[in-house]
Amino acid sequence: MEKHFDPNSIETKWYQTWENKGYFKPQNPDAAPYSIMIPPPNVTGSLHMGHAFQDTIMDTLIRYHRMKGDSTLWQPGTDHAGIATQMVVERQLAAQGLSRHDLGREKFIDKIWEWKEESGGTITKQLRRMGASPDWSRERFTMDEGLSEAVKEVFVKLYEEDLIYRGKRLVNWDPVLHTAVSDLEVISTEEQGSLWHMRYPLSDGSGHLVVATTRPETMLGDQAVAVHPDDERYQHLVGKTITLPLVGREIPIIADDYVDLEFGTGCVKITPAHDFNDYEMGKRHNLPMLNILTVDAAINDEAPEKYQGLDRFEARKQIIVDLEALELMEDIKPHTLMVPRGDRSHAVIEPFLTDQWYVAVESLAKPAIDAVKNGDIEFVPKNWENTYFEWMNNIQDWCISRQIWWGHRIPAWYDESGKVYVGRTELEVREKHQLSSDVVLNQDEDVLDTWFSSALWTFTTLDWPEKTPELEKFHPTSVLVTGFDIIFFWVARMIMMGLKFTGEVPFKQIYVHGLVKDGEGQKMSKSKGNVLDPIDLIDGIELEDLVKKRTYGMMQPEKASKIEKATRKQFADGIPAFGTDAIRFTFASLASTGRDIQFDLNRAEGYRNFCNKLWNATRYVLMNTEGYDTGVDPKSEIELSLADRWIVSRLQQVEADVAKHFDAYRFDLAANALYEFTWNEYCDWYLELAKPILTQDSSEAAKRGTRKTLVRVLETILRLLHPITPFITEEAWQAVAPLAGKQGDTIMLEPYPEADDSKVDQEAISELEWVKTFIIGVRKIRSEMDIAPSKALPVFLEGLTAQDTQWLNNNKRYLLALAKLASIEVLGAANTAPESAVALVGEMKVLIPIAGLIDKEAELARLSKEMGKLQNEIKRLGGKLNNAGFVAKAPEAVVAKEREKLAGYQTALNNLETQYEKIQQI
RNA sequence: ACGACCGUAGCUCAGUUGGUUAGAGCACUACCUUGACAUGGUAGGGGUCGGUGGUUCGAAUCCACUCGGUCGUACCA
Repeated sequence: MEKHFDPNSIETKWYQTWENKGYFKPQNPDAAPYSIMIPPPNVTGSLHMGHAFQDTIMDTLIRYHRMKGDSTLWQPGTDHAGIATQMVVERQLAAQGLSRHDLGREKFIDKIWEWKEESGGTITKQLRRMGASPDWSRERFTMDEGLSEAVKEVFVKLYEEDLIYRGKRLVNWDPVLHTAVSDLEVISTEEQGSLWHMRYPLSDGSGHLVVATTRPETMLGDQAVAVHPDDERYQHLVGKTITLPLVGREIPIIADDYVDLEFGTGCVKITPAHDFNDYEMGKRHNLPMLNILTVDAAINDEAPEKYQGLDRFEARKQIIVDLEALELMEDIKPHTLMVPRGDRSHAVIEPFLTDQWYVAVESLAKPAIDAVKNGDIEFVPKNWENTYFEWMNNIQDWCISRQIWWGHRIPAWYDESGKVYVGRTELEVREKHQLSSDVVLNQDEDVLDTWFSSALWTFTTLDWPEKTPELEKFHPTSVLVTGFDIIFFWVARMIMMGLKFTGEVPFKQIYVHGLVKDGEGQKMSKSKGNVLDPIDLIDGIELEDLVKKRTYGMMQPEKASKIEKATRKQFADGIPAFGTDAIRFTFASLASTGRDIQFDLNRAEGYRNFCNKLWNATRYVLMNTEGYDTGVDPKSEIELSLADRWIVSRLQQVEADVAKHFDAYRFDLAANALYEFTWNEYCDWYLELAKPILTQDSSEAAKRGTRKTLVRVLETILRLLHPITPFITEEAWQAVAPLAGKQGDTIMLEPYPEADDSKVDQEAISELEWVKTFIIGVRKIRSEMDIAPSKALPVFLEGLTAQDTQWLNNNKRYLLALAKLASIEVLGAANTAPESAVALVGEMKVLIPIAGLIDKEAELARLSKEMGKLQNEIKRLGGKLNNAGFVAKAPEAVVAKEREKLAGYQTALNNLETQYEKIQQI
């Protein structure tokens, strides 16, 4: 292996090999299936950090299960993302001074397909750089022919069951995009506005009413004034009429208990065609639905001529002026209100009366709720179930038609009288309804909501409605990995559609991860200019390029200079290249349950260092094993040292922990367990303990045993780490595996390590703990007494138990080497120790003669610090054990443990006290 | 307004049914270029676990209230 770890050079090499050899396809056809459908990214550009995080989690799960031997499928694909993608391409056209209407529908859609190819290409390239291992041969797009057929099939079936219907209703209308949007696509935020108090004169001239409104311009469409039936102020007026100012229409005063007596004046103007509540009231009272707006939200010709053609906000100004002139504006009060805006266009959404297609969701929602209630589908973490139920219990019919061009055209045709026919094709419609060829049919111009096709994703990607073997095998999928932000948009609808059309849940578990935020905890967004491209963390990026990238093609160019400044400050030196493995490890280590993650570059740096550490450890192992006998031949004689038996024991425990954590979706704990074992145990202790055996005069069997352990434990570590860090582990494994007696072509398809309890040697663990305590004790004195690390020290031992004596004899070479000792001498009863600093190993004292090495005061200070700690503990434990309640009520084992601890501390304290006095007397 | 989640070292985060002296990484201090690694080694400093009250022999952990933050849902024209 190369001396320096260079992620870039190994990543592309291995990815191509894996893909070319078909390792990503499901292996082991007879094994249990494991499948994940990728949440299809929108073809609106490129993947962001959220995707990278999500994809890391999925790939880790997929690689883990693939290695476990499951027949594993990761299904890739992308989403056409109707409105979002259409907007991207429209913006591109706008830059050339063109609109989609200049091109016409067909040409415009061709343009989007071109863009789809480009964006889709970027996305799949990014996924490859991330090391993702989906079965690329099965890649799908929501507007593929097959998926489009399935969409029609679903639409027709739902229509035939009366679960899809068409109706004129009030919808959320986006006046910029000229389309209806669903409730979910409307984001309401608090904005400052006013509450206008307007006088409406009674038609009989006996006075006036005052209505309060936040939207004066809608008065042009007013059909009534409503008061509460119990409102004594107005009761006598109910049934009378007022004459609508500026318009002259006579409209009734009605009573409805929807009206809040306390709010405003207690009189509400009712505009059934422009407000959802008024719409309901209008239906209750049979009021006319008068639409006064155009699709652009300008005033239409139902209004007095003066206002026609004015934008709604212009009209508002004019109406206010006109009412003031007529002295009908009684008051204007500042008022905060919730303003609904489109999540894509950010335009103020208008309730608008149009013909739209709807899915009647009530009957679909019931089984979907039950599936989660009865445990067929499980949310991880569980608390998201509340959110799910809350929405599902109040679910509204789903408006699925969109007045845009990019998407699945609604499979409905109209004849000249406007009669609608639904079918898979025009031909089918004609046959079914026996329409002769001279009947002119026009297909509905609208397309379906993007989420309609993504709701079918788990089974249409497996070629439903065809009954393919893949559908049979991989559906229901094992787990859905997704963000909480699309539980309603997507997850809930997949459950409803999955149950309806396959009779199965679409997935058994839903792993809900958090949002990726920047280092300051801010949500990453293009407009904030704090987005990071995962590829830039992998390859690194110069400051100038990063600035350019962040400020290019902004929707609000005025923000550019601010973003540039912030970027220059935060990344003064650009971003260094961390490599894919380090980035993946960072994501894994931050993937705690459900909480948002703040992406911290410092952590990425730490994990890059971890990769480097692993790289160098591998080089060291190879140095000591390549060309040597590593005990591959089962007949060769092997002698295992304490360190060998210890590291193998610890390895079993780590294997068990990692499996447990992966199975519980605790990637952070799995990553930490592996980090800690690899660095703190394997590198820091085991490699050091192996050195004396390999370099000193040991038996060939002992050396062989250590070489075998070195290489086999490393080989196992590589397999354990592979789901998280695929590249470095493959590169290292290729070199290490043969020395460990492994023959496979790739680590990807090797079995995932499993713990073997019979290999856990508790004795070895205890004994090695003793060795470590001994060594650490000496190192502490060395450091605190300022003794040069290079100076070999003589030590004397006192107060050895039989166990100490045995372990000492076993492990002298470790102690000498790792504590850098010149000699170890056990003091007999007759001998007295010279003046020494002391470290305690249980009851045994390790004495380091201080003559000429240490100063008295420093040692006294060190001892009193140690003694202070012990005294505190003894006091605390003494109090606890003197508490009658504790002794009486706590479990016996707990009490015994505390007693034991107290005794231990007491002995240690006594030893230190003796030592303290001795030193003092010098 | 309701609901969910969060608040632990300067920073980013662990802490599984209450029971070692509350842990890790980064940052910090000191010493060390020792033959895998200075992207390193060894040792060290640093937290009364947001606050108050309660339950308990025992609370970072359970309960109540409270403060602060994030998000979601529903909102009165």
